[in-house]
Amino acid sequence: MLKEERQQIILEKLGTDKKVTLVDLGQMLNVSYDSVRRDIIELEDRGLLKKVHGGAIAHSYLSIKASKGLGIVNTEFVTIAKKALKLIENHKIILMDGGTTNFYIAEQIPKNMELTVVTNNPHLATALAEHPKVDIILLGGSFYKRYQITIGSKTVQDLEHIHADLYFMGTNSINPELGLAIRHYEESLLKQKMMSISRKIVTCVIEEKINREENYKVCDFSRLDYLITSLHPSDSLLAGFKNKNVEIL
Amino acid sequence: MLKEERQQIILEKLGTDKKVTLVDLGQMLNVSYDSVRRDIIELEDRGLLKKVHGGAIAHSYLSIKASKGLGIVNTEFVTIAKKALKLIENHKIILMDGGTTNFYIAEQIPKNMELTVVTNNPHLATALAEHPKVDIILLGGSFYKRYQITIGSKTVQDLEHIHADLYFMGTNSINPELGLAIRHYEESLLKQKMMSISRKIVTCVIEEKINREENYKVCDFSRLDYLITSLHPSDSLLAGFKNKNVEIL
DNA sequence: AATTTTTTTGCAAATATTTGCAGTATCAAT
DNA sequence: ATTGATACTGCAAATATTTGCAAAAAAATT
Repeated sequence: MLKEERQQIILEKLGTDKKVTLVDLGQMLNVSYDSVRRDIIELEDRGLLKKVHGGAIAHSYLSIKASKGLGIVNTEFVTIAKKALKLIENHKIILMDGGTTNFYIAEQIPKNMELTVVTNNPHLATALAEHPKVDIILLGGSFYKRYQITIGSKTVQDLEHIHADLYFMGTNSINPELGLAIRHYEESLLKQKMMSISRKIVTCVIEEKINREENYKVCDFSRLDYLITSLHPSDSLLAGFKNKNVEIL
Repeated sequence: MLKEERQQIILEKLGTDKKVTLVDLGQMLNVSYDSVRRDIIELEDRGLLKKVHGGAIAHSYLSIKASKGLGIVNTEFVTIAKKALKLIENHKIILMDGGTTNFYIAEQIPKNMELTVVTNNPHLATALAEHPKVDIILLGGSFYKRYQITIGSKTVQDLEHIHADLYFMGTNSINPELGLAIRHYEESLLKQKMMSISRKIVTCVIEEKINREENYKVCDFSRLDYLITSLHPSDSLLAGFKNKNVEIL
């Protein structure tokens, strides 16, 4: 069996199941665990999926685009996007970085809204190309293939002369004590810069990211202005996040 | 058995199976492994399939862009890309702007090449994500939806500190008297900046753009270092482009 | 028809890629 | 803290690729 064939099958399976485990794939494809693992790494480097412990999950942008056509909707995203859109007002400057949730929200912005969206995520830029009244500023820099965003000092520098009204910050984890943290050092610095040039900061997280821990801290929880989840604000999972400075939506 | 006959069979098998292995083909066609491999190489040169380690896969199988963008593989692009790749050397800094031709060339860069590619075309950046050894610098700026590139003074400014070895300049028209010209004013200024920071300039044009006229001049023809078309350099269509400064490939 | 030229083919040595394994490190869940 | 599962590293074997070369086949020329 050809390597490319295998990888194609992995992507197809991922398309239907949304997640795969390395052990299953190894048995299914009749190759060693290691080969599958190496395939997954390659595919992740191309930005086609996201590697997780024990397997892989469908990659953000691609799967959203694909699932849209199939009529499959993730209700968690829908709930979050609805709440998020309430914060977006005409003629504002919106800053959005990478991440599935932000991508989904951007797609849900009404077509007649007049906005400027600043982003380091090329996929988000092309998705917003269908919004005629949205001006898009794409931040330059080194293109980080895994997360499909631009990062680095150039990206930080690009932000120097921008002042945003609202920053939609993506995050990998949010935790009452440890704050917000992600997996990539350089990106955490970029997020800090993005925070510093934004009037208000909002982060939208899906349930599984709540109370997780990641390596590189971006900021304390109290630094946020809004927290959006798919849960009701009074949900017990959010109990630790009560803070007079942060509005939970 | 004739070579053409064999190749026809290979394509048919590829049409049904979407993939073939060299060993299978060798047995099936009763010729040596080497002959089959040479067939595969020829077919790849004609853009009819994609060669991979151990065999070949149908072209559309891999590339989504082929189905949405370029449609059926255009041999003109294949010819141009082959010539273009001769100019690309390891460890060089390549500057590429928008346009279908550049996109196609980028996709054809060998997977093991070590390069830095600077571009204002996000699609090109994501396409190059499949090249593990290619560093990608994405230029920031205003995202121009129609051409799906970044333009504007920010993009020009980003180029200030970059010096490229080779600039693949896309163009809408090339004309012996009028030079190279495109349809968008701001973009023409950007191209002039790109020229100024590049050691060598090459433009790759498909036949239909030769001798056309467009509104915004980028530069004189003699400003180029190389001109690449799908035609033979001595073709009569290129008669007006004889110039001792410009090498026609 | 014979001869030259060109193309095609198969082979072998050198090089490169892919794969599975074993040992070790790390993770995550009790 | 322990433990079973998962991940990473380096290595060696198997497999593929590239290149140049010479024999064979086909095409073109005399």
